[in-house]
Amino acid sequence: MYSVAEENYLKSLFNLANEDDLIHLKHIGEWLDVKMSSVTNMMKRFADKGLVHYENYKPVRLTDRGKREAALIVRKHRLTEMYLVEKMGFGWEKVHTIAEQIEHIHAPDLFDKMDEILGFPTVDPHGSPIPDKDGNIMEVQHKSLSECEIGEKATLMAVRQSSSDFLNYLNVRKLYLGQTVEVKEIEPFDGSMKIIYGTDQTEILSKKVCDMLLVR
Amino acid sequence: MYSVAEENYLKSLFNLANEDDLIHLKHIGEWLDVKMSSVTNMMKRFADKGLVHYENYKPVRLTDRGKREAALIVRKHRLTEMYLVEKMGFGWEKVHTIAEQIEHIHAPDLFDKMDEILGFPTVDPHGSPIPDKDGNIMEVQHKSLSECEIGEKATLMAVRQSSSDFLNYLNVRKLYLGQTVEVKEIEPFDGSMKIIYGTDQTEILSKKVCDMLLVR
DNA sequence: ATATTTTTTTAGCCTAGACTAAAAATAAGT
DNA sequence: ACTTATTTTTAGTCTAGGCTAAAAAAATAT
Ligand SMILES: [Mn+2]
Ligand SMILES: [Mn+2]
Ligand SMILES: [Mn+2]
Ligand SMILES: [Mn+2]
Repeated sequence: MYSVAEENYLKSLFNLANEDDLIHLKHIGEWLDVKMSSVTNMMKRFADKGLVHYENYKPVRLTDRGKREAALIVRKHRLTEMYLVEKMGFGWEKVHTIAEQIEHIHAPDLFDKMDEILGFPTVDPHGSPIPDKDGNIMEVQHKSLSECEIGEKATLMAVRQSSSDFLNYLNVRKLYLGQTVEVKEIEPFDGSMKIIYGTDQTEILSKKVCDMLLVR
Repeated sequence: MYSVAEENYLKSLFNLANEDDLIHLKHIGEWLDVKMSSVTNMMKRFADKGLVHYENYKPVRLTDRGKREAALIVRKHRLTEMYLVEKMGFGWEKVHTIAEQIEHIHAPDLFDKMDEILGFPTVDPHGSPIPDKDGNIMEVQHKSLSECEIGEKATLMAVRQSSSDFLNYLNVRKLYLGQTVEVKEIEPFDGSMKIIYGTDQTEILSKKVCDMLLVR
């Protein structure tokens, strides 16, 4: 059984791991908004508990066990988000902060019930995959809208950020998951895109926004 | 904002207060399963925060503010129990332990939504009143089944305990809230009662059980 | 009234998990 | 290669909230 602090560290490791699975301690501190010394301290304890591979002055890497434990917390987070949106009527921009808390509830029954009531969903409201009960993740590799070319049609599959600021930005423009958009223009200078979608709706999206939108 | 520990202490004070609102520190320690010295320590901090009236060697008493804060946590607990039973299909014997955790979630939106979805219930699945958003409680004074006399008909309104052991005992005998029972016999020696209810169902209930059943 | 038991407080210690400040190691720039 | 900047570690401190053991007060019994 892990403490809330430990679970949040685990989740940050999960979210920060890159292709080669390495995580720089600096980034953990930024992500969790704690000082580096606190991170070092926790990583040493994680190493003792067999949750990470750790050597002095080296970036850290989750063990298989650490990866599984992290994924199980992410599972609770994402099931909760899905439940809040689908069964309680919350907007997708509201649910992340609530799920940040509920993910720490120790009650397998509760999450099994959510899963069942939802019909065993595979993605959360932001398009991220929900790990299964063993902590395995069905990764789907989406490209971002900014990689699309002029004339290309793309369907929104997921968002890279679930900050309410960003989701509200999308809400205002009716850019929901499942929406298909067509790239009309790409401004070479700043990489911004003009897109058209729905009933003749047109928007100009900054490169930053396009990077955050994952499409198929 | 209170910590989980503080909230659990607040709730224990709420639950332990007797007619004159006084609470002996001994009982807090037993209720929360912590040592007396820890209780003393916390009560001094509560006094500083204006949550209790406290004098050395005297039983403690919640301030108005303390009473309100406690009631608001109880509100979250009981709304959660009701939600789990009514909207997620949990048995009334399962929900207390889950609610013990969810009561500590800081998300007014979540509990407002539960309240709304449930249609603003006034009692929880165990018949206890749900405090309103200002922390006011609609106390209904029930008598216990053991106070009834032979021939009397009484309807189960609430239970004094929500331990799963006790609730399972009631489940086995189909003794649910709303059930009307008739007292057939009272054994003078040990106060046990023979009751009849439903379709000719007969049970003999010990004094202890009868004390825990609140009726109208 | 005195002795005994129970309750409460005090004092001191411990762990988790933060922090700051300084030292050490690594990475980047010239 | 040497200098500078960045990252990481170490050492020491702090608070919350537990604990034990001993002292003191209050309650109960004789
Ligand atoms: Mn999220
Ligand atoms: Mn969290
Ligand atoms: Mn309860
Ligand atoms: Mn609790």
